Amino acid sequence: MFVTDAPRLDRQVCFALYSASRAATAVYRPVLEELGLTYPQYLVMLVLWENEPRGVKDLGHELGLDSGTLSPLLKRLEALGLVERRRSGDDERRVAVHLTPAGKDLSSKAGAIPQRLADAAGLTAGELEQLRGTLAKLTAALHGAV
Amino acid sequence: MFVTDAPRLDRQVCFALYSASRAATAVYRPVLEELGLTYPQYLVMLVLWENEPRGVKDLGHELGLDSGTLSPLLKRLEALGLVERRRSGDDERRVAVHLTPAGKDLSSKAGAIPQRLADAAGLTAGELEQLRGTLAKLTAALHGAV
DNA sequence: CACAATTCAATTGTGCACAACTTACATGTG
DNA sequence: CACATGTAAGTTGTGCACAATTGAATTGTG
Repeated sequence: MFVTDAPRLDRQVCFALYSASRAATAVYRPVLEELGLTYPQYLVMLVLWENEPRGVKDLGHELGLDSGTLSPLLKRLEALGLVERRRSGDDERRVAVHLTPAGKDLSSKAGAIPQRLADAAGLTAGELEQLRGTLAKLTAALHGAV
Repeated sequence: MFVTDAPRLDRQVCFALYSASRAATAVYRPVLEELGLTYPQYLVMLVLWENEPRGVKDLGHELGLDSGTLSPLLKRLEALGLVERRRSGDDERRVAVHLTPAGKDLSSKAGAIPQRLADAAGLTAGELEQLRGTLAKLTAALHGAV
């Protein structure tokens, strides 16, 4: 009777996490399409809007992504005319990712996005805040659990 | 001053969700590697262990995935010898996904996995339960928000 | 019955994630 | 200085996600 020892899908926090994450990016998708961005590209732009230029390694540290993901993504952002990659003068290994004027301009159009998502979430501000806290705690614990 | 109107990355629930989801599958990865499965493949197996055979559409409904994702994934599970796909007799459009004996056997090895994840999560059972509930509510709201 | 509309699965194409590897550059040590 | 060690970014290969399209089978309607 192999069925009984199988864990139930609907009992799993990880599946809930996986589903919620995909549902959230699905809500982002049409909104970000107006900006011509994917969700990971939007995250990179968020980091750069806070502070630029940034190295690829630095971006990777903020987002938890490696160069295998970021290199082609940044190449696409560069093709869109939103960023520029320049080899650093004092350390030729480093690539500094700069915002172009168009990249900076996009920031203002992106301002309303989080509110649109919050509206779609169907949770109160308090619930959202608590959720964010729990998720942050969970992520930290999971990273430590390797 | 484009910086001021940019939403802060660390304030975003969606990023917390995205990070937590990736961190969770990262913890699953080495555990599932012992079974030769990826996380989405494991999810498909979970559904089949509950009840089989299932059509591709049916699996997609349980997991929120479409045939574009499932068709190649199922082909890989079939190559691993865990499932078998058979065109249904009474409706030639449908493909019934059956477990092989090896696929059924794998269920017992998978039994201990959720506990190993729970241990890594660093949250109490109560917190996990509440998190799962909030995520389910969030996912449902986001799906309705299209 | 004919045929339009629908349904199921597969395919194609794009863009992540991530492991493993490569290349170029920098730095520390003898 | 020579050379081992380390580091930054890029490349390659695999496997999801997902949009859009295709092809085959079924169902609905006149």
